Order: sequence, then C-alpha cells, then structure tokens
Amino acid sequence: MKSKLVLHNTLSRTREEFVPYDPPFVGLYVCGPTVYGEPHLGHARSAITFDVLFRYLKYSGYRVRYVRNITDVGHLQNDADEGEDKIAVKARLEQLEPMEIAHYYTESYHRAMDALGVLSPSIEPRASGHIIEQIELIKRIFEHGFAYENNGSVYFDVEAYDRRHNYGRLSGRTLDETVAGTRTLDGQDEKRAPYDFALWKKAAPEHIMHWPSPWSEGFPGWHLECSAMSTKYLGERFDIHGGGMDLMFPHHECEIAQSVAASGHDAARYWMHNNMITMEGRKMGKSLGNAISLSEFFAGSHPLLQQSYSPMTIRFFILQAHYRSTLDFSNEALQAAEKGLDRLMKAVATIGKIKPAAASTVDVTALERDFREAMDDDINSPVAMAVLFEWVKVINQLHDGAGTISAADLATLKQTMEQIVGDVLGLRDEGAASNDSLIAPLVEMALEAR
RNA sequence: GGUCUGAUGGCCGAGCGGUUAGGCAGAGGUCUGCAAAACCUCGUACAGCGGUUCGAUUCCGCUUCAGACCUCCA
Repeated sequence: MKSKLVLHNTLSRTREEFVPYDPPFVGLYVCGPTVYGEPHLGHARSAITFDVLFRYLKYSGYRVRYVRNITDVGHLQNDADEGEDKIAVKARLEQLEPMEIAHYYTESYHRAMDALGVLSPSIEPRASGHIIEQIELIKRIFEHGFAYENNGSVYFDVEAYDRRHNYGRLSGRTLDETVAGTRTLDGQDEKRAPYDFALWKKAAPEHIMHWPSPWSEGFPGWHLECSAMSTKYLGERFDIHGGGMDLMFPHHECEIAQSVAASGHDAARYWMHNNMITMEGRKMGKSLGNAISLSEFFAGSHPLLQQSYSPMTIRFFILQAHYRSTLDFSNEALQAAEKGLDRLMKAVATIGKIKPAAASTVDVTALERDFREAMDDDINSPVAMAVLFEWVKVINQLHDGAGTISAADLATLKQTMEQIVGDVLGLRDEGAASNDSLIAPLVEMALEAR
C-alpha cells in the first residue's frame, strides 16, 4: 500500500494525491442505474470504470466499502409538468406494477454486470428502501433553513444556500449563469426560483409510487437518495464519489448542496466522473435513441452491429481508453478489441508452456512496477494495457526461445500476470465454460426482443 | 445564448517541450510440409494560422470544426 495514487478530482479540476480519511479504509460511492430500461454500453462504461478502481484500491491494500445504488423510485422527467415518475409512466403503459418493472430491469442489469466481470459492490441500496432516511434528511435541511414547503411539496432554497455556501462549485457555474441557462419559466410553479429543486413532491392522484411524509403523500426528489444513502452507509464524510459526467449537473451539484445544507460540510472528498461513449461522435443514450443495449451486443442483434461481441470484448474495449475521455463506438474498434483480447489471453496461457532456465534475461519486476505506475496515474488503464502488451511480446519471445527465464522468475511472472489481468482488470478467458451460461439468458432476451 | 471539453497516422486510442505509446488493419521477412500462431522489420500522425523557445504535436493567442452540460440520462 505504498502506492502514491493520483486521481483527477472534478471538484478542484486538478490531479490530487489520494489520501483516505481513515486508511486503510476507503469509502466509495457511485451512482448506479435508474432501472427503467435495458442497460446499455454507457452503463457498462461507468460500472467498469469504477469496478477497476474498486479492484485496484483493494489490490493496493485498501479495504474498500463500495456502495452503488439502484434508483428504483425514478426521477422526475420534467419539473414543469405534473411530476411524472419515469418508472410510473412506463408502468402505466405496460400495465405493470412499478416495482415489477424495477425488479425486471434490476435483474437485467445484474446479469449484464456479471457477464462483464463487474464485481458486486459491497452494498447496493435501493432508493425505495430508504424513504425514511430521505425524509430525515429533508428535515435536517429544513432545520438549517435551506428548504421551504409549498402545497405539500418541499423545495431546496438554492438562493439561501448560495448566500452561505457556493452553489455550482462542482460544475463550475455561478448562480447567475444557472439563471441565464434556465430556459422556460414555468408560470404557476410552486418554486420560488427556477433553479430550486424538489426534495419532496406531493404525488398527483395518478402518480402510482408514493409514500407518507410530514408534508404530503408523495415521493422524494431526484437528488436526495444518493445523499441519504451515502451518508447512511459511508458516513458524513467519505473518500470518493463517482458517476457519469452527465450527472455532474444538476445531480451531483444538488447532492453537494444537500449534504452541506444538512451537515455543514462536504460529504465526498474526491469526485470522479467517467466520460461518455459516443456513436458517430454523439453521446450514446437512451433519450437519444441511439443506445445499444448490452444484451444486443452479446447477441449481435442490433442493426448497427456487424457481429456479436462478447462481454470481455466490451470490457477490453472500454479499458483501452482512459475513463475521462470520450470513447467512440464502431464495429472496427470492437473487432480490434476482440483480437487484442485474444492475443492477451493466449499469452497468459502461454506462460505455463515456457521452460525455465538457469538464469533470466528479463526483469520480471518491471511488469508490476510499470503497471502500478500507470494505474497510479489517475487509473491510466490504456497505458496499463500497453505495459501488458509489452509482456505479451516478451512471453512469446521466451516461448520461442529468444531469451531465458529462471524458475523463480517464471513463477513470479505467472502470478503477477494472472493477478493483474484477472484480479485487477477483471478480464477472464472467454474459453471458460462459465461464460456461456452468463450471457445465454441475455442473448435469448435480446433475440426475443427483435 | 451561457459554461466547458476536444481535434493525434487506415481505424480505436495514450502521451510528452527534444527520445518507440499500445491494440487492430496493411507491407516485407523468419519459422512451418501447407496454413495458423509467434517472432523480426516497416508508417517521417499530431486541424489551420501566428507567437514564446535553441527546439512545440506538447505552452500562449486567434481561426475553423466537433462534442458535452444548462431537462431525465452512465
């Protein structure tokens, strides 16, 4: 654990040395999916990014509690309309219970994550199971004077908050800019200011998901769950908060405001944001209608896909780019990833076929050293992969008889390589029999959906 | 309109003030009975225009283009 991990902190916009509050313990919170639709490539990017961070922190000797939520209450689509809940809308359309939908897509998400080799987090709390905690949080915000009630709904008073603290620190905007960016002023809104956001919404009669509260029968606001659940499981102060860049504003900004309003100080110390996956240069997303679901990738059942792509190919593809860069999807890039992965995994297997010699012509300690150096540099997975490929070449050379390696070094090489590839990067050999059973239900589902 | 980010060889994608990123594709070669695999060799990429500098793809300015956020979104 003597690594000097450096992370890019969105809050400071700089690279900072990672120093946990209470080493060797690390608290990590990442925004999980809203389970109202099929998980797509974008979900994979976020999950894999923080899965590798989780794995690398553990590899570095930290004891990590990783919390990743499931949003099953849904978020408001538009605060200008009646407060439609995404999950409720879909439920009505399909004549299902909201929780049935949430459960279905949660299962789907879990299957996809298993296939992708994404480890289960330490805790995976659901928003619907933490209504009480969210109500308590609202009360605290009320007590500190940063909330107001109107007609059964409770709103966060951004202006009052901004006078004492700085609203917009994370996304780098001022309140004035936020005002300027507000598009339509919804006439008879209950909010005092357009940038105020809901902490509790009174449920309209047609709204299916609702819970009792001191203010009304209703449901919690968009940003509350993460504040409530991170505090509950990681404490008022924890180390890292992650999520997609698209969540930076308003979601994470509001989270910070809620935490500070309730406790007087920041909750998370390091904010990390993974960038988007693009398709022909445009963000891939459900709302844009250009998202390809993970099961479609596994089955090859989307019109834009020339073939099926295995979960490990997807993982390798994502790892080949730095998490803060956009990553452009294409069949060509995926096919390149598929072949690269194959070569890497073959080389790992080749280690076992190398015959040891009396002395080594290679320095096996360089592998781990160089790998760590890359990972310590803001989780630079593409460089880490390049290090791996240097060793792919060395392994093949040794196997071909160009150079020699001692028995001890060979054992070290094997162990290190397997640890890095398998335990830290989470890549497994797809030849393994277990793989088919992991994606079979997903493939079936994707094919049925056609 | 406001805020911000990016533009790297055929594709994907790192990086840095002067030295090979890496993967895939392509060319030549070695090995092999053929093939495959593997290995060796090969590409004078850094949007354009200025500036700073002994030297810039890397720093600064401008231009063009692209994208993200400002509404739910990984």
